[in-house]
Amino acid sequence: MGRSPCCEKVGLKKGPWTPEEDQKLMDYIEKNGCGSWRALPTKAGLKRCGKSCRLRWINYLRPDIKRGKFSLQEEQTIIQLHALLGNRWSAIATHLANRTDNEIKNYWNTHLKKRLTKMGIDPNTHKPKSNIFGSANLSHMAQWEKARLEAEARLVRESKKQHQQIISNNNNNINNYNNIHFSPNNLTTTTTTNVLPPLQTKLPSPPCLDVLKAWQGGANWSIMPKITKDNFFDNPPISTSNLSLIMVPNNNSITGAGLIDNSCLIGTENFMENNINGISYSNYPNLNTIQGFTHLDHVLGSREEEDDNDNNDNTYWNTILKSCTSFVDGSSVF
DNA sequence: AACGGCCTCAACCGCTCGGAT
DNA sequence: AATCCGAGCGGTTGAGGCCGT
Repeated sequence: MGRSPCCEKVGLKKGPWTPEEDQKLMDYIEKNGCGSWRALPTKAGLKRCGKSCRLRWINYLRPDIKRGKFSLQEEQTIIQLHALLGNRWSAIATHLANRTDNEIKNYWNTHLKKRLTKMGIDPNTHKPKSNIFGSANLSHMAQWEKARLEAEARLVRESKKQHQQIISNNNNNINNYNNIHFSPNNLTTTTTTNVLPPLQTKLPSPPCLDVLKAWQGGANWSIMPKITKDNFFDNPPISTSNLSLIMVPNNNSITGAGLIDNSCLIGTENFMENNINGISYSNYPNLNTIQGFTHLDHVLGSREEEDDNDNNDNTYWNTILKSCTSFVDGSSVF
């Protein structure tokens, strides 16, 4: 059982890379592309393990890497994202163009962490050391972002499967390509199968579920007054971004929450149940439904237990929405 | 100039995850 | 189901540079 370390072989070099090694690696990737890192060193004539080659390429040699000083905007983005995501450097790096996770991690540890500490802000919690106000704000946003990341990961996996299926079914699917409908206007139509585009055609991108963009772009935060089978999918909330947040009252309390964009719905477990207010999701085969907000479920659950006052429910959610808005307008961190 | 402590960041290590067999 | 393997992630290390004395 277990696996041997990739650098166990005697004779493999470790430590700093020489310019000659860099050139060999770049030449090889330029000709053959990256991938199959384990086999790459032998083919490229390098006495390095594949892992070392991969890191060298990703963190240093890749041509699209942005190097040099971090801008103020980048610093602010890192701090805000760290407040949301914690030490998830790769997730943070996806929001900073051409910066590597390693670079961001190093910059956080050597600069930003210290700066926040000097400012009297706990770099782990992002709260002022003597003031806990605002913790709910970040906590809730972190839940949304966590759900988004979980959902995106699922969508990427689905997308990969789709691509593989596309390749294998390419010839059979050409005639069906135009039957794909991802528009919310088509949510009520029925399509018999998941129809896939031909290989030569531009593939559909996974739906964008970027909560951060939604906040920064001014998402439409909606509380559905009364959800019925007739009014929900036929009149989905309109948003300036691709994303809308939906709160679902049921029997005088909020029993679910969800995010919806053009083609995808993420919701709490009880939001996703087939029988809320009589909605049957099986009637909407083109809608990707994802259970994402498992953590928010706990929040909703605890609310119902400790408070059965309708007005307080509204106040509670209004507070959350205001917190999100104030975060967009001006972060409490700065 | 020499020394020692501190800082930076490229690179490594250990681990997890997902796909293939 | 068990195992192997490639890839990726986050934490840590240590060589080299910087700076104060």
